[in-house]
Amino acid sequence: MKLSRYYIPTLKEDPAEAEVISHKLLMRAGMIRKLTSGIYNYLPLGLRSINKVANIVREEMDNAGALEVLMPSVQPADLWQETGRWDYYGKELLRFNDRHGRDYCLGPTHEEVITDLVRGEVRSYKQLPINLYQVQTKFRDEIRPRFGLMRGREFIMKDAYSFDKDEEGAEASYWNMFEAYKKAFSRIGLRFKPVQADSGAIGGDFSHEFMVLAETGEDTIASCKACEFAANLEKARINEPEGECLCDAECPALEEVATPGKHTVEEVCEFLGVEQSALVKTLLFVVDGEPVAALVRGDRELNDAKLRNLIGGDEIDMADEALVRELTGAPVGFAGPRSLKEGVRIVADYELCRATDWIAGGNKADTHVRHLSLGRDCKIEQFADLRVITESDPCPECHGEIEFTKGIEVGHVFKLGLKYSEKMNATFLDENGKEKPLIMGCYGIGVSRIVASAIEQNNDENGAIFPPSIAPFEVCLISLGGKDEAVNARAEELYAELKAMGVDACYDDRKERPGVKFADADLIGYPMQLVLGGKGLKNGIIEAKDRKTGERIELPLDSFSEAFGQWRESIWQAWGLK
RNA sequence: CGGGAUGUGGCUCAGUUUGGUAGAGCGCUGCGUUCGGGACGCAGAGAUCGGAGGUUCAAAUCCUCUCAUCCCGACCA
Repeated sequence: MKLSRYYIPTLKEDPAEAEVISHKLLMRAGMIRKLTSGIYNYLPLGLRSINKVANIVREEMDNAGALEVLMPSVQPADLWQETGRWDYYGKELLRFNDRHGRDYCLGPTHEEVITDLVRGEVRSYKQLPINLYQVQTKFRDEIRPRFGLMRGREFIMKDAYSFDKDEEGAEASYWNMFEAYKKAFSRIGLRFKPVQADSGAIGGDFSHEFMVLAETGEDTIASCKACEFAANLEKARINEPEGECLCDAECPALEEVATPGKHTVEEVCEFLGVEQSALVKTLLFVVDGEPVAALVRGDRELNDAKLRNLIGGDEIDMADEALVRELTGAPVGFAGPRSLKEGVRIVADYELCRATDWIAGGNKADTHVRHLSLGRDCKIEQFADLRVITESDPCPECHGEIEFTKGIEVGHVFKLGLKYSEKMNATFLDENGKEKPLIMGCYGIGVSRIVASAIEQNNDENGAIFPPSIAPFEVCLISLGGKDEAVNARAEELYAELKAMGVDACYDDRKERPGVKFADADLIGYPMQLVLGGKGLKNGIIEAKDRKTGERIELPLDSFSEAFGQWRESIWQAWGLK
């Protein structure tokens, strides 16, 4: 591609609206432009990168035996009503009506559509397993879109759905996708890590997220320094601590203490002169409409995903002020496990049964209690793993040391089980002629988000640095000829040679000064630059620059193809590719 | 939805406090010089100051309403 005929509107300054580096650089490199909040135009350069990611993903999906389809982005409400998600999905689902007043939505995901498609076609176990995927534009009306392509409302996603006849098959399909994802992300050239994830409201037995490791990631990963364990913070489990239960151990008589106006853990501890770990923190939630009290130690953080899973609910909300008053008889800040309103389920973190003589809220304004014994004074329904893991907790697999890192979620694999097939009556006949629901799995990759995360992971003060596999162009050939037609003519030949070699190259033949071409090439982040100038031509050499290391070497013009081929090979290898 | 901020040429911003002829840099067009790390000179084009209403002799500037965008929080297969 000759850049004199191409469209790359680069910007010298950071756009005011961009906060994170990938957003700034995607804008500045002329790869995207915003249409409206969370919705972007993909310009020629940006689209090339997206397509490269999508094609690698396609190849790995095809290799894994999945079949590409393309489903509509407009979906009828009745399918969503069948699964109950029309009500459950909430405002993130963009809904609208057609001219007849019928309800539709813009697809944020395609479980309903794919299940509907398959139930009409797949009737026999002989047709199973089957895995269908698509690369498509999704729409989720995020409350707060931000960070450019990182969290847009409209975005490009690859989503795959597997259908199996039995558990064994479903599990095989799951791990098949898991392996395909590892291959795809490796080929894309990202530093990533698969981590255990909470399967959330979608249910299912297990789930992994694929995280691109980057400082600016929105997710926190807890991983073990000693073994392979890695999990999303909300999933990372904590084993029941050693030692015996001390709930019924001896404890002085309960007494009330006045704590006027002290409603945070910090205030109460300071006021009473005790450590935060001496307190029981009582948090009130509503899980699927039912009030639940969750207890963790004062210095700990409750993990609401764990609570939701323990209770077995779909939806979990903090109790509002009015409900807190109703359940505790006190304003917010004085809730305690003793003397809560009848019927409130009380669950507690494991840690709390390994000690006694607690301080807790008194369920009375400006009052706490001390010498609280959970066994004697409270009705705890269950002790369980409820708190958020910390870096000082041991690894749940091997007791090794845990460390936190930041990541960007670019892929997610789920075992769905029967959730959709049962509700939508998607069945097949097994070997015995018996009707059974299909066992499903779903597998997503955020294609447009990958382009952003590649930049988050690879950039410097001059711009982006793309892995060669997904760069908009693998190499940029820059002619510094100006009016020197001999240089331009030679550059033209080299460009033809590159094309003949099957190299994905662009040729900067613009009538621009050298500095402009260098700056643009660095900004856009082509992993390789080739620079031909007058002196070089005279000496029979062309300069080759590795964008990642900044290293420049000279390649001989008379054996250019061979020399370039070797250099290119070394660049790909340095990226851990090929 | 709650809190905060911002809307002025294509982009980044000044001007708003104290009402009085709409500015700069970058980008763009033309001519000339220049040409290995975002050149220089000259000449130009381009803005009803987010929108509506109001106050005033006079509004980018003051008032009311509204829309949009961004940040923090809640949300998020």
